Amino acid sequence: MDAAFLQTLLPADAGVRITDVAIDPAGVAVQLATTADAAPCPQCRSASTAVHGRYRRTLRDRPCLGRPVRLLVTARKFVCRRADCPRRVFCERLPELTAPHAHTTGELADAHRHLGLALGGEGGARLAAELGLPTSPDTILRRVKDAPDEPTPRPRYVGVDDWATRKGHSYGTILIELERGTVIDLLPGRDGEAVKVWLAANPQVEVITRDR
DNA sequence: TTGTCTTGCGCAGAAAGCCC
DNA sequence: GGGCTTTCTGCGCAAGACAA
Repeated sequence: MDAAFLQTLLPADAGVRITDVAIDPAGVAVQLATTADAAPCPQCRSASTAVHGRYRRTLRDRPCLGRPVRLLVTARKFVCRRADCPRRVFCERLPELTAPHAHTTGELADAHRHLGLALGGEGGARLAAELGLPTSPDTILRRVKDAPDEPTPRPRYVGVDDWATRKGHSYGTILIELERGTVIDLLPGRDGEAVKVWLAANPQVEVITRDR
């Protein structure tokens, strides 16, 4: 596969260039090198050009032509020159490519998150394996939980039901927004007192139904 | 009984610090 | 700047709980 062609598939501001591409029994291995002259210290944000050393990162990415893709990144460590910064040495970040400590690219993490939102943990993991981006149900669920919360409009139509944290022992009250079918709150107890307080704080509610 | 989610734990790899 | 060690974090496995 042509490295120059593959370079066009990377975001222009990814901060890396492809140095080699190889196909082996494990899939496609893409060698990457970082390109920035300086990197900001994650602690004090001051830029440093003092390279301390290099290290290798391996990132799993979305498959190419049905083959698993590994990004083998040669990243650098920098020295933070600020005397008042507690961080002495830091690794350069690749925010357009991946998160700190991550083992996968942001693209692959997004794909896993979408599968989790659509199918849940187990189902998402099964389809992910079929699509060539295998992972565990745990990781699918983590991706969904880590996703930023979208702002929700204040509910107008609400369903009220009870639910058990431990059957026969302790119960609570669950509130469902009927327009979107999503859980909006969990309240302690099921005697109606907590619901009364919640409704007082949400005067925009127009319709309440029993059960979900 | 089956399928799914939650929780806890351990391993592997990334990041940081230190020495030369 | 290289190499090693330590610490931190992501990820997967296993067990248990729960709902259908």
